[in-house]
Amino acid sequence: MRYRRVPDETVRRMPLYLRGVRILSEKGQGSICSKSLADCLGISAWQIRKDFSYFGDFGKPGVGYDVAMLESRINKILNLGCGHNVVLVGAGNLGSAILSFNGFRQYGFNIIAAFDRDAKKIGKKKGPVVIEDVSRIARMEKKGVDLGIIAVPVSAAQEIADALTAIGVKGILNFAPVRISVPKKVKIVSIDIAVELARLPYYMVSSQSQGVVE
Amino acid sequence: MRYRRVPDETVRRMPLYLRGVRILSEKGQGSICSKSLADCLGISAWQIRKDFSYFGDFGKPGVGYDVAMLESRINKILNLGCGHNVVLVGAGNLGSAILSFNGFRQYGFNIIAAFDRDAKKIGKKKGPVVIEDVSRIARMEKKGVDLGIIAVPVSAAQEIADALTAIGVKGILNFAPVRISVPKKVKIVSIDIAVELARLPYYMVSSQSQGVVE
DNA sequence: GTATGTGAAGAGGTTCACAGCA
DNA sequence: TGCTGTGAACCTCTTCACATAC
Repeated sequence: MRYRRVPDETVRRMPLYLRGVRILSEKGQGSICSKSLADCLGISAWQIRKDFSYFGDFGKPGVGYDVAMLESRINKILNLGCGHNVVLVGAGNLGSAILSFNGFRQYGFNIIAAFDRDAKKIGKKKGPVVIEDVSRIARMEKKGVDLGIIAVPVSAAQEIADALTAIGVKGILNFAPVRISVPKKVKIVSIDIAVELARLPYYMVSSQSQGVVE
Repeated sequence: MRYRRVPDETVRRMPLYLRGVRILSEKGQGSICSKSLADCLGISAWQIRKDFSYFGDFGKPGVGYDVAMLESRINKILNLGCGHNVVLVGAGNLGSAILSFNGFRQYGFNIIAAFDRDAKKIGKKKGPVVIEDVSRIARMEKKGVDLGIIAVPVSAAQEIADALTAIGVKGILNFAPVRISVPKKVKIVSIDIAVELARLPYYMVSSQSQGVVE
């Protein structure tokens, strides 16, 4: 095992492996091989072994991977498991859905506060929290908030990103369809739902998949 | 301009360019250069010109791109603009948010029906449609449905994907955190919100970004 | 025999440098 | 001069083949 930079694509796949390990774990398997994880996720077995190899030895040749060990190892690599406090900004349709979503818990995320600008929403309980006014984001500074989720309209996204950065958030999951600028130390992952949907029709026309022919 | 396969990454970025063109268009610019689009989206100008080059000549050297032409050109490449009928399955928190979301319209998508398994939801109007029982998906067969959105729990996702495939859907946007299998002619784009959030903590620990050192 | 871990080869994508046109 | 379009160089990531360990 030599020094080696971990590809971004590998980091992107690691949480997926965690998902797969848990699916196979629930089926009662104590040990799995790269092939079964590959089948479960639709990723090649080579790819999985290569990805794991960036972080050291995970399995036993001829046997496979111990499920419990694999899960805790990936959790540690991804810096999950210890638990992370998350705040959400924007309690509209999408924000409300996120507050009611319990899929974050299995990765150790706790949404500890939610904010909105709309006075009509302030004070209402949604999911695990009561909606507060956005002006109160600054009060979260000493609460150990690691991550923020932006689910506000485009026009407010940058301002909210600035407010989240100010309270020391290290990562932002952004649903607003706009580029937001933050200091380099803050990592942004953006999900633009409409843009994702918008690339599907391209593949409906087979001739286009080969581009231009002179 | 020679024959050339269009990279998947290019296709992924094309809808983003459309988003950028519209932002700049609203600012009243009739003509834009690759640099201004690059600044707007956080992508390099070279990358943009290269991506466009796969589809032929878009702009005028020394001048830039005509905004209206660029928009209609990208629309045509992506097979958007002509309008696509979409059905949504799963009217829970996320599904409801999607039904209330109007960001799809600017890409020419119309959600023409929504389905759920929960009897309590059937018959209720949400956004532009009335929720129907999932058993009625089959009736959409001759309605010209191009795309489907899956917002159901993991346990139902594959079954719904099969039902959508059966009515002739050509593409699926899947929010269920599970791999689903469909015929090759059906294109799937998956968004796993928890998995996206789960890779953020990795970047909070700077030492990990270099992997293992022997 | 079976499955991992990894150097090397091969694809795929990005960046560069510059030719060509307005 | 300014900006596009593109071959070539460069880099990253994926796939392969096989040595190694159980």
